[in-house]
This record gives sequence, C-alpha cells and structure tokens, in this order.
Amino acid sequence: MTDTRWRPVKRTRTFEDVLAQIEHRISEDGLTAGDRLPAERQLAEQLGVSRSSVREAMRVLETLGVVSSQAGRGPDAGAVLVSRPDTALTDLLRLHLGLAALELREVVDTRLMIERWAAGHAATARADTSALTAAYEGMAAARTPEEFVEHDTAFHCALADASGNRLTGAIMRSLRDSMRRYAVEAVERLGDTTALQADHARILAAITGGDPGEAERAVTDHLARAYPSL
Amino acid sequence: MTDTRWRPVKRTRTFEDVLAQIEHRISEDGLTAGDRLPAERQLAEQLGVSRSSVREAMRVLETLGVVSSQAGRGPDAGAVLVSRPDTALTDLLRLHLGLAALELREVVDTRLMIERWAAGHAATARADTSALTAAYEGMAAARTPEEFVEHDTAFHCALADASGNRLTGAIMRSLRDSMRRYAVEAVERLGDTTALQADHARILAAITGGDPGEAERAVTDHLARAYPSL
DNA sequence: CATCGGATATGGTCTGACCATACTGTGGTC
DNA sequence: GACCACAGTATGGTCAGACCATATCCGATG
Repeated sequence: MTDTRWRPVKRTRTFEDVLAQIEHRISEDGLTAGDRLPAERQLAEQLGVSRSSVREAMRVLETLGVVSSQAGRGPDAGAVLVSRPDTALTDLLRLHLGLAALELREVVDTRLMIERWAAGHAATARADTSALTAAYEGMAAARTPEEFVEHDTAFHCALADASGNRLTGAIMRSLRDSMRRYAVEAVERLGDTTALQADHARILAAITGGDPGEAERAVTDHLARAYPSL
Repeated sequence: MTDTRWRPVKRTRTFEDVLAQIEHRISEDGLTAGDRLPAERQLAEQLGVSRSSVREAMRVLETLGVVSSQAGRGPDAGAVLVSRPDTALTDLLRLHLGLAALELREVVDTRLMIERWAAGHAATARADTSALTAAYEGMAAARTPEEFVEHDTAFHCALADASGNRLTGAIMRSLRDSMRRYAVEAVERLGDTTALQADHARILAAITGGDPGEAERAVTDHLARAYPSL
C-alpha cells in the first residue's frame, strides 16, 4: 500500500499561509508603521492564491491592529502598516466579557494592578503630568455621569501612559473602554463624585511630589471607593 | 435639489455590520462558549449579504479567539463559540513586536508587574501549587536551553494562573509566547541555570508559606537575575 | 495658469462554482 | 439483530470573475 500512515494533523489554510508570508516580509524587510503593503490583487498573484484568501488575511491583520486599508488611489491608499493594538485589545475584551468567559471582577482587578504599578512608576520618574492635570480639570466641569466617566477614563489612561510603557497604556485603555458601561452604572450608583475627585487630586499630588508609595496607596484607596463591592 | 448634504462620515463595511449582528446575538441570546453559530450560507441569507462578507466577519471573530470553525458535518462542525483570548493576544504582541512598535523592555516590564502581582495573590490565597511544583521538577530534568525555557514558561504561567485571574493568566501566557525566542537567548547567555532554579524554589516556598511580601520580592529578584540588562 | 472631467488603481461586495471534510442514513452482509 | 460499506449531504475553504465606490492622477480645455 502507498504511504498514507501520516497525513498532517491539520492542513494549513491558504489565508494562514498568506499571513505567514506577510509576517515574514515584515520582519525580513524591516517594515514598520507607515510602510505600504502590495495591493490585494498584486499580492494574490505574487503568492499564487486567490484574492479572497489575501483579503481574509488582511482582515486578520486589520483585526490585530497591524494594517489599515484605504480604498482609492495614491500614496495613502491601499493597505498601510500601522500599530494600533488598542482597538484590537478592546474588541477582544469586550467580546470575551460578552461571552461571560471573563468576569468583571477579573477586569477590575487587572486594572487595579496596572494602575498601582503605573502610578508608582510615574511618581518615581517624575513624569510629565500635564495630561493628567487637564483630565482632572475636565472632570470638575462634568455634569452627567457619562461626562464624568469620560474624563475619568482620560485621567486613568493618562496615568497609565505616564508610566512610559506603551503596552500597559494600551491594555489600560482597552480595559476602560470595554467596561465603560459598568463604570457609568457605578458612578450613578454612587451619586456624589466629590470624593472620587478628591482621590484624583491625591493621586496627582503624590505623582508630582515623587512619592511612589503614597501614589500606590492613593490609587488603591480610590479604586476601593469606586468599586466597593469588589 | 435632493438631500445630499448629510452622507454618513464613513460607510460601515458589510462585514462590520455582520460582526455587529453576531455580537448582538451573542449578548442578546446569552450565547456562551460551546454554542454553535448558524452556518455561513444560512447566516448570509438571514442577513441579506454575501457569503464572503460573512466569512470575513468569521475571520475576525476567529482572530479574536471567539469562534472556532470546523468543516464537515455533525454537532462539532460549523462555527462554534469558544473563548481563547490567549492565541489572539499572542499574535497581537508578536506582530507588534515585529513591527518595532513595542520594545522588549516594555514587554518584560509588564511581565514583571503581572508576576509580582500574581505571586502576591497566590500567596495570600494559599493557592494550589501542584502545577507549579510539576513545572519546577520538570525544569530540573531539562538538558537544553529550549527545554529549560519550556518548563520555565510553564512555571511562570502556572504562577499567573494561581492568582485565580484568567485575564492576567492569558496576558502572561501571551507575553511569554511572544518573547520565547528572546528567553532562549537570555538563558544561553547566562549558561548556568542553577541560580534560576533556586529562585523558583524560593518563589514556591513563599507561596506555599503564605507570605505575599516574600513572594513578590522573590519574583523581583528572579527577573532581575534573568534580565540583568533591563 | 486654473479648472474640470475622464482614466485608473485601489478596496469592498457579490455570485456561482468546485473541493475537502466529516457525519448520516441506508442497505446489504454475516 | 449486529455490523460494515457506501452514497448522500451539510459544512467550511478556495477560486475566478464581475461589478461598484472611492480617491488620486493627468490631460484637455478655457
């Protein structure tokens, strides 16, 4: 009998092959954000596959925040490499929360972890606090819970960015975005937001004062107040 | 003249509409992992779009670790809802690292943050350490750097899982996977791994002993030894 | 020189076909 | 009745070709 004993466990799908090729090009040619990928039809011909398969690969890359497609003609058109992990992370968290595969508590705990860490780092590094201050002042003018949450989100994301680590910043933004609706509920339940604002002032002061320990404590107290049930 | 003044700012693409519909169904019907989605052709007919658009939406969901497609017939075939954020996160990190949009230092810092946090929580909760012990013993038998890194990864992922937070566990696994190649290089550069193993023993002891402070210190010291340049 | 309009390149969508895969049911065989 | 072989069929995976929408480019025209 002929050799039929092995057979690969799972056939790699064509679009996965396309993905591998593109990823290989990126690392091989040292492509970075701003560079353009060949057009879909051209890529399909180069790789000897149909345009559909190329398109499915593009969709994956777009989902991962690695390319951005633009129709039309000219230097801005076509598939351009970008680096936008935020939206990808947000989609990921939102969907898995919707699937009940993640609990809100896990998200909030992770947030607490990141914020404590970021606050400590920002204080140690005496980071630039202009973005933090701006968000803090915006909060004072907020009239509705939605508005408040919006500025609150900006404050906490600025805090994460102040740590100087883009990855934690991106995770933080995604965590906030995916739980926005719960944040609004929490603020409505609390009613009064003056205490939350005072917390922010304390965090800000600790960072500008360069006191990491106090900054971490302030963040911990703040989140304990915002999510008392957790 | 007819009303042409408005025009939506950006036309939503068909597959995005499909995505929104599917996501709506998930949250509305309370679908969870294990449930099946309609077949591609059927979904296309229901939504009044082509199968290509449905397929592109499926590709997105698959990329985000939310569905898994299987050809054939029967209860296991078709698009099944799953919850596998790990692979999605891994792909995301790997690609953005390849794009030089993230630096290794940021990844390692994030890892340090998670591991300290997880070790502290695991110690506080007196978590089950059987997985940790198994990985620790596997490490002793490792002959090559690759083998060592493999068991080392298992140890650190078990550590993250021991915190009881699936999100941090998933992030940890993705961080490790996306930087595997650098980990092997680091181990090769070090040569001797006995010190690293002693660190692991110390971490393990702190957790089983229920001492969060010591657990965090042990993790910090361990990573400082493994990545001295950072 | 400025402006307008067609040519063109690009992504987005649709249709219909075919293939590979894996279960389902049917019928025959023992 | 139990078992097995095989055709049927529902599913995802891929392909080819067409058409549309959009945005630039470029040449003709004033």
